[in-house]
Amino acid sequence: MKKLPADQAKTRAQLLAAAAEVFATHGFHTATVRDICLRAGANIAAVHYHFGDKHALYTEVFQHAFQHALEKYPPNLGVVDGAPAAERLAAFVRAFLLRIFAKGPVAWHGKLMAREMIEPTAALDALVREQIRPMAQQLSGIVRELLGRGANEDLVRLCGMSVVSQCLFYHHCRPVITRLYPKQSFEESDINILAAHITNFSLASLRELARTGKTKFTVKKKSPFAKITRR
Amino acid sequence: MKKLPADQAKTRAQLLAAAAEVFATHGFHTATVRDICLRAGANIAAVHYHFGDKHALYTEVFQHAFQHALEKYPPNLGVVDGAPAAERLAAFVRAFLLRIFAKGPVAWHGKLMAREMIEPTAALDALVREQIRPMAQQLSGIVRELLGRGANEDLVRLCGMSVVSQCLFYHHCRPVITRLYPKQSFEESDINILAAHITNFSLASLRELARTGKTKFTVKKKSPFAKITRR
DNA sequence: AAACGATTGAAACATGAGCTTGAACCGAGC
DNA sequence: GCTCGGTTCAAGCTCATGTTTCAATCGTTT
Repeated sequence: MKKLPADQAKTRAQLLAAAAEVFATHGFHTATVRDICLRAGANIAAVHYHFGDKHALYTEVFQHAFQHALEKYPPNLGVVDGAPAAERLAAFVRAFLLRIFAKGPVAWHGKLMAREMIEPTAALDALVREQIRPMAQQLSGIVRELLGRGANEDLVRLCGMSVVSQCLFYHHCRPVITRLYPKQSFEESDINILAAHITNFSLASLRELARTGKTKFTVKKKSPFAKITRR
Repeated sequence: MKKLPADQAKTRAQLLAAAAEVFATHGFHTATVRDICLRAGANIAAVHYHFGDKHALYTEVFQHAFQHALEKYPPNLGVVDGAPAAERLAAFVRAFLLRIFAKGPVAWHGKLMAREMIEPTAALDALVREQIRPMAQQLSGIVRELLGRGANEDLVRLCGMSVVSQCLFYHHCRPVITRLYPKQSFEESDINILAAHITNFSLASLRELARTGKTKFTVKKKSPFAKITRR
């Protein structure tokens, strides 16, 4: 390294930032290296020099973006582990929504993720292993506590997904929602309303399942018309 | 039309079918006209001749695919309007899941839709207006009935989305789910299990909300930390 | 001050894409 | 039988893109 390390880091960082935006906006294939370099104020050859090729650049961008978003809006949002499960659920939901509806650089991770859902790359495996699985286990812990002791693990898993699904929906289906309900916007005040609804809806369900004792389900796979049946 | 109309229709139909598959698999930009024509057994020029250009072909494919899927799995799945709301909800959920997890040609509409969520085209406006809005109203009717008289319309809308979100999640996040829970598969028996869970979870919530009288919510938008508050 | 080596720059290369072209084909009608 | 017009075909055109090349640059080291 002969030149100032700061200079090298600068070009690299600018490329990463520009690439995140361009990849998030246009997708991997439609994004052009020329566009990225133009925005980064770098030469076309810089991508090859610093990252090897376009795909290697994408991989770094994807991992970097997700990690950055998780740091800004951690899944517990400052609520301590000892807090009541309902509070921890509310924090989890609100953090999730704030994260995927963030503006600026933080927003890119959601768009990159959405594209990754359609065409997964090798980068997704590492992300699930290192970032998503811990979040899933954290949520499972909250749900398990709300369903009460003896709740079946399959049910815990399914209910966790029911919670997350509601959060992701507003992001994933935003084009349909805005066409269906033009009044719906996604400012922070709207996010708080959505978070409150999702928390309420989920808590109501978990409490009712716990109250009526429907927490010990078995998944029967073999029966032709399999249903979740009470044990 | 000098040649047999059947011949013209044949090339057109084969192009549409091939294009649906290729667009669903690769996305609009990555899909190539050459690939589509090869699969359709047609010449490259056929797309220009029959549809004008690549994008016009896509538009026709998208509308055609969604309509076809809705015909195969109608939202009521044969359950009559007079049936109990819980039954109608179960049918709606199961039809939704069967539709988006169908195999073969019916599956393409789900993938096209997922791509449309990331990069909406003009075709989406018409689809929401003509196909999705009626489904949303049908679901709202079911939810309204389950929440009981006097339920706030905002709450009905939000709960409807909570139901749909759970269905879409397994499709949209499949890459993460299969990495997180490798045992999860999506055969018809699995779909029935998921449908049963989503129905149970949603019914439990709607009943609890109705039971505890939390059905008259007002959405306060102005307050800095807006929440859904009981009236 | 000169040489070095990491970095950047401008241009070109190779490839693949959508689209166009003009001829060939082929059934139908005079 | 011959023309006509809708349809198909092979080839090529034009352009954008990822990648490569090699010289220029500039701080550092000797």
